[in-house]
Amino acid sequence: MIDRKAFRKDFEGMQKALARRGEALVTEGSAWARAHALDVVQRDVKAQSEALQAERNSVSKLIGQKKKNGEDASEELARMGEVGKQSKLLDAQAREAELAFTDALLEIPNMPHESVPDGADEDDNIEIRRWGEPRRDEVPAHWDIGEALGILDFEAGAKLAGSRFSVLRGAAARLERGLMQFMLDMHADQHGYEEVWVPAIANRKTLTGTGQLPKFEDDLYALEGEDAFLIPTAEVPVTNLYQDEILNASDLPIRHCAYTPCFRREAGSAGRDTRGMIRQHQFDKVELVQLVHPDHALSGLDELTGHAAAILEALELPYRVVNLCTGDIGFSAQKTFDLEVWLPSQNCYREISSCSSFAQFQGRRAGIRFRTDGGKPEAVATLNGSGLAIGRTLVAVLENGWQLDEHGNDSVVIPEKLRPYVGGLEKIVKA
RNA sequence: GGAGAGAUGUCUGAGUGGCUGAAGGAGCACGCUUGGAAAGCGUGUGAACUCGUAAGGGUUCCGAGGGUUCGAAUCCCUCUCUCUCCGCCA
Repeated sequence: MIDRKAFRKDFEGMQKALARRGEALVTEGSAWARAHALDVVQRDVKAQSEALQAERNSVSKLIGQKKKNGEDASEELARMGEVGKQSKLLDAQAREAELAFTDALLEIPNMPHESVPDGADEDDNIEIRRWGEPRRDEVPAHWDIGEALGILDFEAGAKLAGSRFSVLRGAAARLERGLMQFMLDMHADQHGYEEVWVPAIANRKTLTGTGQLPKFEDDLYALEGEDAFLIPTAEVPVTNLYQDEILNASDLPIRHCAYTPCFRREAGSAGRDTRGMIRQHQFDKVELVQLVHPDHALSGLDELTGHAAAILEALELPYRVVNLCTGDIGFSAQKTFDLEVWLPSQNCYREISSCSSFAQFQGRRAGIRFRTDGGKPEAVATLNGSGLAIGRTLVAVLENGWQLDEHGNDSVVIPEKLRPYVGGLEKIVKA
């Protein structure tokens, strides 16, 4: 959520920043414009209501005193009957106004940081650096490799659940599990993240805290008969671990890594990546989450991005880092670096991790605050990033490690550092 | 799923209609004391919104929502969650 005081004080500045995401966000009818109009109304009604309540409170006190002293309070009582009714009415109005105002605020996206490049979509993202030497030879798509080796079964996934689900068999299943352990170990043991294991279901408040709701309900799987949803990312439960808490400044930074399955309806992605494991309704991911002092949001983001990249380097997978442009960063993000891994079959880099700073946007929504000594509580800054998406990592391992042996048989060489996690397996061959 | 008990501030815990934003204790901060620390003593210590340049003021908040009342932490209703017992179950 945007800072409501800043919204008043620096209206022009914020509007300018927001417009960098797209003019439509600040024009008439936008949540921004709505909030602007409602703010004045909201405060006005509140002031009226509070004045009346103040009167009611003081006279009520007087009545109490008079009664105690055995004096006659019938005059006050008569007057207060009316004031009480009035006050109740006004109070309802004030609450409604406040609610409408916060509803509008909740739909306003975060302001992009000035270091976020201008742009309309992913074509305007800016490459920051590359690592590794991409292989340029012909490599079959992972679904062909997987089927040739008998380890990826998309038909079974479709039969069991529908499109965009898959079944892993044998070495692929083992690889999925091994990757998860490998990533968690590295973050927990080398990068200083405390591992947590959290529910894969979250309620409405929790999803509002990180920004998925109220705007993106269609992207979530809702549970019937409950006001709860399957999580689209571990960011949601892990960040909200500290929902409505006031931390000590000395507690920061807080770093957590977590594995969870992730569930996404992919409502707006019809026709994209329909084959293979790139875009699934259910996928596994190891997530990194940090709660930091607002002054350290961007330095923390650099560091966190490095932690995610370290996994790719350990797996010898070529990648690049991309600074997302204003048109491509997510709703809650202040700034985002994507890690894109080389997929030789597609001859391009594909997103495998998205690392974002949210500044205090989520901290304000979720009520995650910290206090320095006796000072006023202040919203924490939050960061998170995939470290990494496991399914996509599996795809990258299959394609980048693919080879044909002298007899023309497919096989996949497992990156050395991963081998201890898959029972010492060095090479996947057809079973 | 059935029966019962409960939900109060950072924690613990009192409070059954006005004097309660909330006793007592712990914790924390500051001061005194000390060579230093501990103990002891003293003082202070919730949040959100809002008015104000500020000093300072107002409103709301005792799980959530509604109701009764001039007035609700306290009475009534609904819901959520926690605990205990029973049932069921990985």
